[in-house]
Amino acid sequence: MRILAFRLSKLVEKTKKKPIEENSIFEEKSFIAAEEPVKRKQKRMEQSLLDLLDSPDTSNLGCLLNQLENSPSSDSTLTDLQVYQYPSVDPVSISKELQLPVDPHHWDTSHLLRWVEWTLRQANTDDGELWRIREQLRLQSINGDHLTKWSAFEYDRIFNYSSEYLRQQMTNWLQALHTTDRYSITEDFFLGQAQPGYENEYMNMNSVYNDPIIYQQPMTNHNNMATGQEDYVINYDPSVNYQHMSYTNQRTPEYPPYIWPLLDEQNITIKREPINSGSSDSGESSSDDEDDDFVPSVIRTTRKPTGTKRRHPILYKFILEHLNDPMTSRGYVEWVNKSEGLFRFNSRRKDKFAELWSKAKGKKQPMTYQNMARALRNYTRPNKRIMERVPKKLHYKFVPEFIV
DNA sequence: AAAAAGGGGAAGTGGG
DNA sequence: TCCCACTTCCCCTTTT
Repeated sequence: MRILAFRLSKLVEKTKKKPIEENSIFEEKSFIAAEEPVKRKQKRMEQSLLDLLDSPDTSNLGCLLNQLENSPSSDSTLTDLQVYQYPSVDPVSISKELQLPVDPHHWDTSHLLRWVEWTLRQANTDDGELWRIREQLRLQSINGDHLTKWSAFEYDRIFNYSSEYLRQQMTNWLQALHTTDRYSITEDFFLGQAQPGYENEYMNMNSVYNDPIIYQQPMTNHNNMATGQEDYVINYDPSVNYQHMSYTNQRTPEYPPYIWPLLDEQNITIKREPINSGSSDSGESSSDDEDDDFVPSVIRTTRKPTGTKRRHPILYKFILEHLNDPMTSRGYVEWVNKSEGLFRFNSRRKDKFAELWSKAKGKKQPMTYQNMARALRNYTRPNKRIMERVPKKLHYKFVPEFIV
């Protein structure tokens, strides 16, 4: 999925530069109307690429990529989709090569520039884009510490089309650091904190990733969805309609407790298994699994659906769940100021979030942000008093009683 | 100036 | 049958 992400982001970059070709793989998508302004076409194309990425049904893309992987360069209309692999990250050797502290928390702007340029050059990013990013970083005096704490929102804002890739590479870097034998790194290069203290680095972060407990599987155990191999087993009771289950922030204890600021739910593969059945069974119905991406991971827990059951998902609670759990938020919503109840939607992903919501409600038709926003506006009505109006785009605010 | 987002009335929907 | 919590549609206003 991450490879897909990168390939697509490269495609998006290309569409920025050259006019849309007749022969492109998007030809059959009817969204390119002849009279549409070019800029708008590109926007829509970009959005549809984001959608493709998030789509629970990646068969379109999967087919394309399978073709490419099995018979490279056989189809001339698909030449844009070259097979990119995320370069593997070895912080120790890269930091030596680039003369950077191995810990990104210690990077100043020039260190950061060096890393960004090097990383993007690895990805064949063109000079124009590099120049733009360089200026952005300099103007806003951004350092490595920022990059370790930023959410997808901030990455999007600064890096635009390269954000997804850079964020992933930073995650990989930090992850590699985390699994590196600390004794093989000199003190100069590494924070070298004692095991429990290391967590404190991330506890006071002013971002959506400020949750003290985030569970993530180790990088080395990542398996490809396509291979059918999965890592962690989450108990799943097939007799339960999870759609109507209470959402909960309860986390599954069998996940190793990693403290990690940058993470992407897409990295996590989940296996369903009936409760009380010890053995994992490979003969699962595949149709059942296709919706996996759309079931918030918060409800895929071992908790049995007993006790307080909510029959229908409630919009503001659904939002709160996402706000409070970066595992599921995936850059759709984030707190701007949690103590004030202020939060915002990601403008590039707001419709996707609305779609997630409609999925949680069990609707067949995906919802638009506009419709969801209408529902949100109802919350500000005097007889509701769940939210207050905020005179800023994509921003909303819970009244104090509703901040969890 | 144009596009994106905000806003809200009003009618509709589906479960309880 | 009514109520609730949206959902859909539509059209106007404000912001960027």
